[in-house]
Amino acid sequence: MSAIRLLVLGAVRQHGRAHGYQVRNDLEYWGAHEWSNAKPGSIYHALKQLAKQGLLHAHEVAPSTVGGPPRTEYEITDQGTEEYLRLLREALTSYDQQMDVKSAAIGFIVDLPRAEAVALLKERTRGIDQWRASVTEHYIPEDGPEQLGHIGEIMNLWIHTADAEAAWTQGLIDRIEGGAYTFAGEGAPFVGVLRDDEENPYATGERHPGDAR
Amino acid sequence: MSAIRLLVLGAVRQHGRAHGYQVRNDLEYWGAHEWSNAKPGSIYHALKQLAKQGLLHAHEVAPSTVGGPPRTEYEITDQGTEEYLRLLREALTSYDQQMDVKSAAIGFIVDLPRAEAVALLKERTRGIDQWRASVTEHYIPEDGPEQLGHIGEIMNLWIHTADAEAAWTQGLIDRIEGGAYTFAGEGAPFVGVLRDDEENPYATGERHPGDAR
DNA sequence: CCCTCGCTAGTCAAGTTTGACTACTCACCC
DNA sequence: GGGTGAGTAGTCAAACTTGACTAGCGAGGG
Repeated sequence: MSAIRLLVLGAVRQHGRAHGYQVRNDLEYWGAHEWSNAKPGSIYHALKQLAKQGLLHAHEVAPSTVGGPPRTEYEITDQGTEEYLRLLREALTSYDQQMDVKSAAIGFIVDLPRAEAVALLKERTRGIDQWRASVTEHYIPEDGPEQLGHIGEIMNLWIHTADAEAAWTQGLIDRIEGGAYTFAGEGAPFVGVLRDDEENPYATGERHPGDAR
Repeated sequence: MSAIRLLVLGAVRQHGRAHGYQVRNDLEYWGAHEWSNAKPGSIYHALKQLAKQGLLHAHEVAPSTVGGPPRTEYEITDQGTEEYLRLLREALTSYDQQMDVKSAAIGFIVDLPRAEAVALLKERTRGIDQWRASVTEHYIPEDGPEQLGHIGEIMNLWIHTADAEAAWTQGLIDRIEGGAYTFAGEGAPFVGVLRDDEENPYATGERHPGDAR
């Protein structure tokens, strides 16, 4: 699962009605250009694709008010909202170890009711446990792990990663169950979009050491 | 950086001379179909691309001896070996959090001299530290982390992940410095390819719970 | 007044990835 | 003696991603 559809659907949904550049700007505001493959080309492509599939509705709009080419505004459809929630649930549940998907999922987690978020995360820990078990079972040859040589280190990495993620997931579950944050249906939501007149403090284009490429 | 070029170059190199299906089979033997995007199409595409770029040399070969379409055999060129080592070094050094690249890099790490492997991994830990520092610095607003709301959990995830990886990397460094495994120039290397007449114990096509998709 | 710079908004070609599909042979069963 | 199932080897179109490019407007300097 690629993160871009989730990100774009989520961005359009939060905005209510947005054109490509706004989505692009929101994603940059969230730092998504650093931890996901949300490049301009991908964003515009995703918007068109989602519109073609009926998940977004495209309004043809007159030339921009502030210079630049004419722009298309998008709104999420009912079908799109469904797909958005489906993607979000899947991203939270499944252990697929891609940073961008996980980050996006956390960013949107408060769009779900608190109880469901917790349930999905618990499901996630179960998935991690299963994966861990299947790795240790499946890849240890009968004649002892020494047969694997340095290849055993790959297994070791997986186990290590799985454990770290299980621990982190459990911590998040605890915090959410402890009452942290504001979830769907609990009053004024946290809003993470830029208004039209607001400058983007993170849109510096500056890179940090170790950024994913 | 995508893992596929590294995997394909490494596979061809270990084989000496290999056709696409052999590479595909080796990768499956290594479990790469489960933790990387090494699907048939990608493998054949990579082979052609690498050949076009002079990193592999393509031998046109007569129709297969055992049925199936005619096959092309590939050998790695000097340039290809250089690129292979460059990719391997980069994969070991840079903290780019993609499982497939990391796993591939560990699989091939013994192609480097022991001292260099350690040096690269130490460089990696430095990179992780820097990334960690830049995350904590850059994303904590002046008015306290509470302003971030649940978005702070994304940062938390990154920190957690970075710490886990630093710990794992340090463990690996310790084991290598402690004399584990057999590196380049230290005698009979560990061989991870299938001979032509050998069956592949992992080519069952069976999936495990939690597999990355 | 003109020229460049930066911002807005988006397009495009080239490259990559995906998943389904083809075509051929051999072994085996009935 | 024919069918069929498994294995061998690879192709292909469609989708996606990437990075570079375009084109219009306003601000500011000289």
